[in-house]
Amino acid sequence: MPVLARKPAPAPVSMLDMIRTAPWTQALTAEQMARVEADVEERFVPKDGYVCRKGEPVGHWIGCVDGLLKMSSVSPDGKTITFTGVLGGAWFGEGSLLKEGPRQYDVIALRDTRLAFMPRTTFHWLLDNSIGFNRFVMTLLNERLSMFISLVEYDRMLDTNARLARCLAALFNPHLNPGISPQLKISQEEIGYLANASRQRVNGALRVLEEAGLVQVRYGGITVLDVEGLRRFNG
DNA sequence: CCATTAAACACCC
DNA sequence: GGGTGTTTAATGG
Repeated sequence: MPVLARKPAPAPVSMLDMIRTAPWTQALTAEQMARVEADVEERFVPKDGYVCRKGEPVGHWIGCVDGLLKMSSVSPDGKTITFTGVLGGAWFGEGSLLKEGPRQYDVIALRDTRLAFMPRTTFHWLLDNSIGFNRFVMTLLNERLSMFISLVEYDRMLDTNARLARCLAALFNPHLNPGISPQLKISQEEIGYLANASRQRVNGALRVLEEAGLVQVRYGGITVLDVEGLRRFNG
């Protein structure tokens, strides 16, 4: 059998479906929607591939149609620092589009991932013409701000279990990852990449969080029982 | 010291 | 074959 054969993924979500059900398109007019659908371009990034890199010019607002991404950066001594994860249905990069200058972080696919690329000009045209879109972007930026405040906080308190809890809480934040369901198929290794922890440390932390009644651990995935509890978890 | 981790291995989906 | 639990040896604050 051919070694390079790749499973013809049953394409559970089409890019257009993903756009049409996205929260930010609900307030758009038919004309605005038509331009969005005409301008957005689908791309595929294989596991371990770069979606975009730190230092590159920012040309697009990017949506994750299907897959899993991590936003990260590499410290001077070569250590990877992950900021957050991006699941199917989520959009990112609005902050980079709203200011001048190159992108400040890497985005890497943890699985084979399909993406939607919206050109910078379309993004700014929506900002100029849709109040609903402005409200959406404002809310998104505010959620990111609160997430990064939380990141600084947990970085200072240095408790791996709490760090993992917040990482999961961010992943299950419906503003940052819309349409997320309480059950998520994600391996403990993938969680480790997102939380900067080893596989067995993730396993240990998940046991603690399960003990606290916040999550349920299953084979190949987790079920989140209490997102707010995860965000507040401490020790 | 203590916590963490990579590597290796054995199970279980 | 991939995900998971566990042990062991190495690492680093």
